[in-house]
Amino acid sequence: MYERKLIPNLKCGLDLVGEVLYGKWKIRMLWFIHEGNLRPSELQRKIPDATRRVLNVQLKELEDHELVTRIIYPVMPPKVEYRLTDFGKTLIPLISAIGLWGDEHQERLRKVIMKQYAPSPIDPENV
Amino acid sequence: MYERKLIPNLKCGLDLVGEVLYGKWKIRMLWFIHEGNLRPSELQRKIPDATRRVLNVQLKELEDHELVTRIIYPVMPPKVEYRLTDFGKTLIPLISAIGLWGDEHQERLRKVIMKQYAPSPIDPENV
DNA sequence: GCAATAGGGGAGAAATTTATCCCTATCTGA
DNA sequence: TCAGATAGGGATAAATTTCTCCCCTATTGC
Repeated sequence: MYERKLIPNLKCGLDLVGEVLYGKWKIRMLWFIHEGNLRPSELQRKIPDATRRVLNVQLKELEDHELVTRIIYPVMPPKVEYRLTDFGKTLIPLISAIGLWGDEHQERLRKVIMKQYAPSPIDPENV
Repeated sequence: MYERKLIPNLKCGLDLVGEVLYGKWKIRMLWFIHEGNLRPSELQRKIPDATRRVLNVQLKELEDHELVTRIIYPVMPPKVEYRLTDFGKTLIPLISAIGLWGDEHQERLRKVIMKQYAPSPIDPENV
């Protein structure tokens, strides 16, 4: 496993939040778990762009940070569920607000984000 | 400059927000600008852990994403100010809420984050 | 026996992000 | 004249994150 070489600074609230939520899929996983997609395979289906591996890694971190719990059912084939802890649940209103902001400003965001990938006035499919 | 090879997916609000706020110092810079630290040198003093370079790079991205504007005063020595755009200002309540959550749960967050760096029961300063 | 399903993990490569180092320009003050 | 402040950029290295590939467990169905 990768081991960090630089220790993060944790001066203010924003620094702390960054440490636990900075990860490409973490916020989305918390959200999907909140919505009831508890099993790893469900999360994967919800987030097909991420590989199984990263999701596992990030779920492990969320667990270490006490935002979710991992429940293992001793059955075969294996069944596992991730659930938000009470602590994790306190994040939901924030995530919800962030998502709403993104939805509200969807068009504008899409426009400014796509600017940087712009240089394709001609659709390659049509060439 | 680095050019991305993979195009991001922008399916939902959270994806979009991620694209514009994902960057180690972006949220903090928006916050400090909001607090009135408008000049690059002020921001640097506020965020001494980041190098001048990254701050410049990330400010440029915030500008491209229309969250801040760059105002250049044609004086010497140079003077530049970054200000939140109206669009950028709509993020402030969210950032504020995130920061507050972090502050409220400070102790717990610090504890769970430090677990991973734990193996130093002895303070190196005292050896 | 073999494939599929369900959940994981390690090694190493690739992508991405940050950090380091060095350079430009002008003005002020010692 | 030289140091320092102010703002910024390019090249390259290092750190970090994510992806790819391959492997393991055990059961059910064919």
